[in-house]
Formats: sequence, C-alpha cells, structure tokens
Amino acid sequence: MYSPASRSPIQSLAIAMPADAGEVLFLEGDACEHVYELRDGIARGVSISPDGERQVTAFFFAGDQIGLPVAHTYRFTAEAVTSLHYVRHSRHRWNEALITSCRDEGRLLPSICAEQDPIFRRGIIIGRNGVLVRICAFLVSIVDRLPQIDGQLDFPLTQLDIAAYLATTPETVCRGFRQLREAGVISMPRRDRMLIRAPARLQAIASGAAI
Amino acid sequence: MYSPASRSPIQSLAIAMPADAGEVLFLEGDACEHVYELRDGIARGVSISPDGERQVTAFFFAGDQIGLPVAHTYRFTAEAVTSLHYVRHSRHRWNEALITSCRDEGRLLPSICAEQDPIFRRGIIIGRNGVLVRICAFLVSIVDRLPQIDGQLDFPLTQLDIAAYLATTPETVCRGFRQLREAGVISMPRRDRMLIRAPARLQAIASGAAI
DNA sequence: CGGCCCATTGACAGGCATCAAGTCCGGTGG
DNA sequence: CCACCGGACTTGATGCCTGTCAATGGGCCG
Repeated sequence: MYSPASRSPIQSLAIAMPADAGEVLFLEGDACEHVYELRDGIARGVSISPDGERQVTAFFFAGDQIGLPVAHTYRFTAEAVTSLHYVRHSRHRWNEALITSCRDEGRLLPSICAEQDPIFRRGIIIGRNGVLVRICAFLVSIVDRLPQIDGQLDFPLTQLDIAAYLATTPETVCRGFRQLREAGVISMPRRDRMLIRAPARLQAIASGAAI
Repeated sequence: MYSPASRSPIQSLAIAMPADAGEVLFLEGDACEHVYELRDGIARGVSISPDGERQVTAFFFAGDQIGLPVAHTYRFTAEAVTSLHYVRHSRHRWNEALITSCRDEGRLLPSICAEQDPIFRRGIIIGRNGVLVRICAFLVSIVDRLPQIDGQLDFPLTQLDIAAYLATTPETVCRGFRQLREAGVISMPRRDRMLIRAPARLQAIASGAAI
C-alpha cells in the first residue's frame, strides 16, 4: 500500500543522529527549519486536539521524509516510536534539492508524497465505521513497511498508539486483535511480533467482508 | 482556520471554465495532467472505499488549487458542489511556476498547503469522538470561507455531503444541527442559509465543552 | 400538479466507550 | 538470582451514542 521509500533528494554523507524511543524530533507549531529523513526505526506524528485528546496522525518508516515545509510551522509533533536514526536537512538545502529534482523529473518529489500520503490514507481509514475494518485496513497499510525477523514481522507499536491512530481506545484495539487471532488471521507469538496467517482474509475484512 | 487563499502561481489571463453542480472535474486514479484552480464556487474531494463507501475528503473554495501532482495520479475525485468556475493549468506550466516561486520565496508554495491542509484537518476532526464536536469543528473550519449574503452565510452544502465528510450519517448530522439550533448557537432561516449566533460557544463546543 | 430529492423525526438495536479489575512482562535494584 | 514495580495488555460489565430502518414533511423543478 505504501509507496516505496523515496531516496533522499540530497546526496548527503552526513552522520545519522540517534534518538531514543519516545524522544521528540520536532514540535507541532515550531517553525519548519529542518526536514527530517528517517534512516531506520519508526516515528509517529502526533497532534493534540484543543481539548487535550491525543491523536497519532501517521506512522513513518525508514526512508520517509518528515516535517516538510508545506506550511510555516510543523503541523504535528514527531516522536520516535522505537529507537531510530535520522538525518536533518536544512530547509534551504532541501528546497534547492527539491527544485533541481522538480526540474529534472518534471513533477513534485516523491518525498512530498511520502509524508502526505500516510496522512491522507489515515483519513480514509478512520472514516470507515467498524473498528475491525479500521484495524485490518491499518495492518494492510503498514505490513510491507515493517522489518521481518525470521519470518515474523517486527511489530513495535503499542496498542495505545494504534488506538490513538485509529481514533478508538486501547481496549477496543485489544479486542479487535483477539478476534483476528481467534479467526486465525494473525498470530502474535510475542507482544512485539506478528505473523499474518491469512493475508487474503485480512485484505477482505479491510474491504468490508464479515469476519 | 483555513489559511488565506493563495494567489495563483501562474499569472494567467485564461478564461475561467464553468461547471455545473455535481459535475466531475477529475477522477481518482487518473494521471495528474492538470492542476485546477477554483475561481468561485465550492468543490469537494471524494474517495470511494474498497467496499463502496463514499467519503468526502475535503471541501475546496475559491482560490484553492486542486489536483496537485503530489503523486502520479489524483488521489481523489473532484466534483462541483455548487456551480463554479475554474482554470486548468497544465502540470508542466504549473511546475515551472512552482520552481520559480520556490526559488524566490525560499519555501514551498502556499498552494500546496491549500490542498494538503484541509485533508490533514479532516483527519483531526473525524478522529475526535462525539458527533457534535465534529460538526462544530467542521463549521469553525469553514465559516470564514463561505460567502456572506446580507449578514447570513451562504451554506450550499447538503447534509449528505457533510455526513460523508464527518464520517457519520445524514440523520445524525440533522440531529446535531437541531441541537445547535435549539441551543441558540446557530440558526438556519433557509435550507441554504446559516447564521452563527454564538461563535464563541461554537468554538467552545468544538474544543470539547458540553453543549 | 406531481415527482423527486433532501431534510426531519421516531423507534430500536448494536457497537463501542467507559470504568474497573486483574494479568503479564520487562526492567531495576537489592 | 530474585523480588519488586510500573506500564502495557487483557477481560468483563454496563450504559450511551449513533447507525439503521421506516415514515413523514417540505421545497424545488419540470
């Protein structure tokens, strides 16, 4: 579902910076001075509603560019989900690279797509009713971006984050996972490991089929 | 809430094309060959879920640019909500103008913001629970983009469209409007006219306050 | 005038949020 | 090595919200 990770517009040999899980990369509302390129690990975009409700607007993976200067300020806070590595590009250098690439390829860089697409897709996912449908659509959209470890998916997302992404509660996410487990669609040998046993059925449920 | 309408990157004197209400400007999945600039009227972005559910991903107003080549194909269908006028820019000319503007102003054009921002905002709005909160947040986000007629807002959106935008049903939207009317927050002298009687309360409810 | 689409209202059931309690697991310190 | 502890996950009970179905009303246009 995800478009393949786009190459950096900047041929940079910069050393990647590390960040621990939970660390903030940039804050919603801050001026866009840098574009962050994820080298490895997973990050999340977080937005706080006026009444304090926390929403995860997107998950980002290795290769994604985050914090594009699409406005004057960042529209969401970026936090590390796992420990990760990133490279920071100054807005100006990133812009120049964009112009060059724009002129050469005749269209906007895939990197813009890479940030805007997940946000767009989340809107579509949470716009559908039925939590199970949302969970499956979500899984379908990220499975091919999760690293594999001996045949299993590395699944470091907490149900709290997934709930905040799917506009529901951790309890409901847990129940949804249980349904999928009991139906033999997935299995989770460990808390942070997942195995998709029936990809076709997962896809079908995401498309509205009954469980 | 909306950023002010951005000027066109192209100093074009082209004649604006008309479109009737309901008319399709471009289809989801088609190759992005043109950028559409709305001169007047209202348009909607529509996306059909795999199971046939129709979602309105955004409403667009005069001055907005729609169909940016952020990917190879349009990610949503654009339809006229009211009769409207638009100007079509070829992708290549639009791109050149973007490059120029990018170089001069040192950042991405506001026009990208103008399309991506409503999409982002919808995600935040429908990610909140409580239909009344969503309705109010929606109203707050569009009131200053609707044209006024002798002190009243011109409100040509059907409850069907609003429901498809807010990820709910027309009946629920209707009940929400009734609550707001009975609470004196809004009034609707006619089907397509609205008066915000208590903007502060509208804002408060959108922020999570009880009615 | 008639037909059609949209808005409205009511009744009802079901899904999901909420609250509460208990379990599991990894990490930490003795 | 083991006990402890905190956070995440799990599970159950309950009530409300809201989706669904059905019927009516109302405005617009042909």
